[in-house]
Amino acid sequence: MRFLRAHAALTRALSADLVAEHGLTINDYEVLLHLARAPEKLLRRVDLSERVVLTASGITRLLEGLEQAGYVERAACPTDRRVVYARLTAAGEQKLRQASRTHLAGIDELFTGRFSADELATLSSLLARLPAAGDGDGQCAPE
Amino acid sequence: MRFLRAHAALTRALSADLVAEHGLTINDYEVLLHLARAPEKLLRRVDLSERVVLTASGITRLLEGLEQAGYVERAACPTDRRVVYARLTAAGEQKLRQASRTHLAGIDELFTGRFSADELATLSSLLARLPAAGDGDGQCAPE
DNA sequence: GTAAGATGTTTGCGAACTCAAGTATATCCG
DNA sequence: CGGATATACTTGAGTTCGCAAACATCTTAC
Repeated sequence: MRFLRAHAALTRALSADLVAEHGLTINDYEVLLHLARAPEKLLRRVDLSERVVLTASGITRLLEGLEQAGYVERAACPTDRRVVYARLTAAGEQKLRQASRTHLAGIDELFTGRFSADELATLSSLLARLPAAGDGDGQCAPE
Repeated sequence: MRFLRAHAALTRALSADLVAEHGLTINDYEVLLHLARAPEKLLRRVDLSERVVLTASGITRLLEGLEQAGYVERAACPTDRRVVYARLTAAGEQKLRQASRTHLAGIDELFTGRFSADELATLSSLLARLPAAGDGDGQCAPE
């Protein structure tokens, strides 16, 4: 119940920081982050949308922005011509590194810093049970 | 970290249920709920905005909708002519009761049902430390 | 009492999303 | 093969919200 409120406030605060200092939404940031972690630094839009909890169309529009900024680029999939990969560019990688400093600091201040290591572990394991995983790898051939 | 995702998914799911069955946003619902709990069933917009974690303008627009639907009505404050109270109507109260069934069921399914009473208590106390309280009472004279 | 500032609310504009519909491919089944 | 269905993505319309600016009203200080 108060859960909703807590999160809404956190998110907004973190996002505001990122926007102010780097011009990135929290969702932009997360997308860059997922791309950076993905093999070959590319992901299908569908997979991206699952991980960031956004609609397909939401991803399209979000990527529009990141593409214009030059942080990601489009790439075709050799085995399925329907898919349009999003690939992290060098510029995007650098941007992510810069932004991560701000973001991690923010997280620490608002979140991590308020709990002990034990509490964090507890919290994390409890939250992990909620319906919001983030699996799938996003290789080209879905088979 | 995964925290963000967890919540985003939860919120959307709960909100979707409410919208589908009662035409209420999760924010609409929360506003009605806070009004129902307030003495005299009325609150200033400012206070409302704090509790729901929305901007003043957000509240104005949200209330527009609830007013048109007849769930809340405007009321003047006798001691400060700047404030415009939002007061829960009988219709609003009834709507809230109906919606709460759906909503509580949803909460239970997605949230409460996944934890034991102990875990819930732990979780709640941890989350309570985050910057998102909800105090203030909202009487007319701020003094 | 009056100018200066604080507070409560609304409004114009724009950003970020969702939903529904449309297009292009893939896949499956007869 | 050929049509039905499913999947990946894009687009148009509409909603919800924040920010900044505009008002109106209180409050404070001189």
